[in-house]
Amino acid sequence: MSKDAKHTGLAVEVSMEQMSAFFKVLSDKTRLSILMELLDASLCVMHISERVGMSQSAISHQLAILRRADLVRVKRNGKTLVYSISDEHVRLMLDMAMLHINEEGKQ
Amino acid sequence: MSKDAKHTGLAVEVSMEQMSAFFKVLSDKTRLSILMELLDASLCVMHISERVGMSQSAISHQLAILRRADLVRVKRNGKTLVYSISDEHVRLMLDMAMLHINEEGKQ
DNA sequence: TCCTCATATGAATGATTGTTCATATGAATA
DNA sequence: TATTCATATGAACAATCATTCATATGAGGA
Repeated sequence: MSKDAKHTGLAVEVSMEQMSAFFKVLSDKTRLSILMELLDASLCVMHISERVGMSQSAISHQLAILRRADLVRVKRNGKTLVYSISDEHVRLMLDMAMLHINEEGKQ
Repeated sequence: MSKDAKHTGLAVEVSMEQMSAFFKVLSDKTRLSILMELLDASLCVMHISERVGMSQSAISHQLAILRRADLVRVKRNGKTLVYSISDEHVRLMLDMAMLHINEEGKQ
């Protein structure tokens, strides 16, 4: 079962399954914190771990999920793996969410 | 702990808690199906239930969650309660997600 | 080549959440 | 006002998922 974006005229075919999976990735505080840090700068796992304030293991598990969802990319730099945001949709997505939350309850 | 959208220059202050809660609402297949139906037209609970193919109770539970998140609005019409999308962010959000999913794996 | 250090991964557990079933609520209309 | 019908709600259960702990992996530098 799938639905296209008839409203915007976009010729996009996407399943409900894929969409919920995508939003599920964005629905975790730890993963959001990671993304927020990566919006500012590319970082290695250790640094993300420090900034977000969670264990290396926890961060690594979550980065794997972000990778699978194509929200972050990895690049090796010497001994460390440097993670970065993979595309602009993420940024827009987060801003859109912030806008919505900010307007909740108004009017 | 909160973060503002320094990247877009938006003066929005939102907590990680609020953001994850928002995306969590969008991360369920049933709720997404409901929203998709409501993008086409305002509907009463019974009709949503029929179209989505789930029990009245299940739909009602999910509508309550969508209401609390300010994603849908209710209006009484005689004996029935008519639900509709509450604002344009939802539409944009869904389109953005579809775009991202559609571009996954490319390049 | 061997060791080391950064990162990944597997299993286990506690917490969260969606659905069902049963029932309550309450506005509309007869 | 009494009844009915649409919708909401509570409790219970199964399933999903994030974190921890322990350990594996494997590229880099000596």
